[in-house]
Amino acid sequence: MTEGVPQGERGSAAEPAAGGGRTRSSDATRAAILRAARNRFAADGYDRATIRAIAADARIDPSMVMRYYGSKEGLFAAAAEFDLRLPDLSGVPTDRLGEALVSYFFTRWEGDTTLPALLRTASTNPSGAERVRQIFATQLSAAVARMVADPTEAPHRAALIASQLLGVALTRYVLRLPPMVDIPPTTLIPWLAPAVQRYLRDPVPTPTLG
Amino acid sequence: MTEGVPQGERGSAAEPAAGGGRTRSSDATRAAILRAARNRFAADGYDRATIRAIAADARIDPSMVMRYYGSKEGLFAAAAEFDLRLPDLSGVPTDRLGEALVSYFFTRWEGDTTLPALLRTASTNPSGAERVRQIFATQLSAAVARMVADPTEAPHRAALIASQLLGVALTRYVLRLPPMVDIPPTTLIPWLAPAVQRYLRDPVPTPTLG
DNA sequence: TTGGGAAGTCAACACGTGTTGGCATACGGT
DNA sequence: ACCGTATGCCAACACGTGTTGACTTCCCAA
Repeated sequence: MTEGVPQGERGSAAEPAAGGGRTRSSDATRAAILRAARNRFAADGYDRATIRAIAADARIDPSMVMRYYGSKEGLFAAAAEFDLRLPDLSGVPTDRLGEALVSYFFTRWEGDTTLPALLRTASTNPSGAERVRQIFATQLSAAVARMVADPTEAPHRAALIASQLLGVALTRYVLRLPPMVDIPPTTLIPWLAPAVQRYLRDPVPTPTLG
Repeated sequence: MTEGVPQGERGSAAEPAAGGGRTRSSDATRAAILRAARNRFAADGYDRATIRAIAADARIDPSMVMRYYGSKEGLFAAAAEFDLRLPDLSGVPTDRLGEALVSYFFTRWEGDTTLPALLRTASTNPSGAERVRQIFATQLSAAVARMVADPTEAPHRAALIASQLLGVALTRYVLRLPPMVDIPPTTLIPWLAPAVQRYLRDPVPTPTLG
């Protein structure tokens, strides 16, 4: 599942020579395919992003995609391989963690199409959804555990944070709701930060009756 | 676009007699198709939901779907035709609007698959996304305008509310993040209500520098 | 100079899709 | 009893998909 390479032992011992001629190096082609795949998956989602289109963007034959990544699923697995790259927020005062998280969210994702790509795919493709759940559990939930008072509550609180932040990603990057698209991050941050801050640090409220 | 019926003038003047035999009434079939379509679109999204599968669910031939709804797009248009059915909240004290909105959200959508259907489709299909934008503008934004102090700010504030509420819909109904799925609405409501309340009624915060 | 292997191309396959038109069947008014 | 018509089914179409295998071209090491 991780190693989907049928042939071509990576790295041919000699220097790649950064081909500018007719045949480029294997790694350059792989990278070109990956870049095209990320863009197409981001723009169209898993089903509508065709291997032919991706190959055309990478100026390569569709069969090369198969040779390098085995299958469309394998290509997606490679394209959606990503880190939230959550920074170390241990130096941030606890009452400003929400703001730090929200403003990091925008610096990380404005201009990067990987998140919408993942969201578009996960909405339709079961293995895409599973991937989101993994990222949530291993990355966000783990990071949140370091910011909350009681680590037991981390998944719970991380889910609430995800609901707000993925909601922003959905409305701003995927659905492109006009108001959400037009508001600049600097305006959005002070709106969103208190919500995230509360999910992070406020005491658990008492459930409503009935 | 709205009237996609090729033939069969709705309503045959006589009573339909609720056919239990071999041929059911036209309206019953239409309804069966629509119900199956909603479920399939909800479960699979626009692309993966095939007309053949929908027809099979409705125990009908695929060609009937075409006759009644013209095309797959037409079928989706009919299936995604929905009201948020936002209630009149004019009797609710202004400091409890957030809670009212959030608890209504759950009573409206728990057990109804139309929202995830729309979200799944809108993530991939441009006309699905357009539909969401319409619903946002004509229904949510309009309702929010009646709840805020300055109606000028309604789209702005409605977008923030949408980001939180659609984020919940996404994580709970579409991605099915385990913690989000497990938490009961009665616990979720007091978590989410303050955020929505703030988006609704709090003064506009000052943007962050830089 | 020559051979091996990697990089890339081409044409085709098997399949599933939306969509279409023709054909059978049962209903309801006369 | 009859016939028009609505209801439904069947077979097929044109097309786009992921995927495969054989073929050509180029580079690099003996």
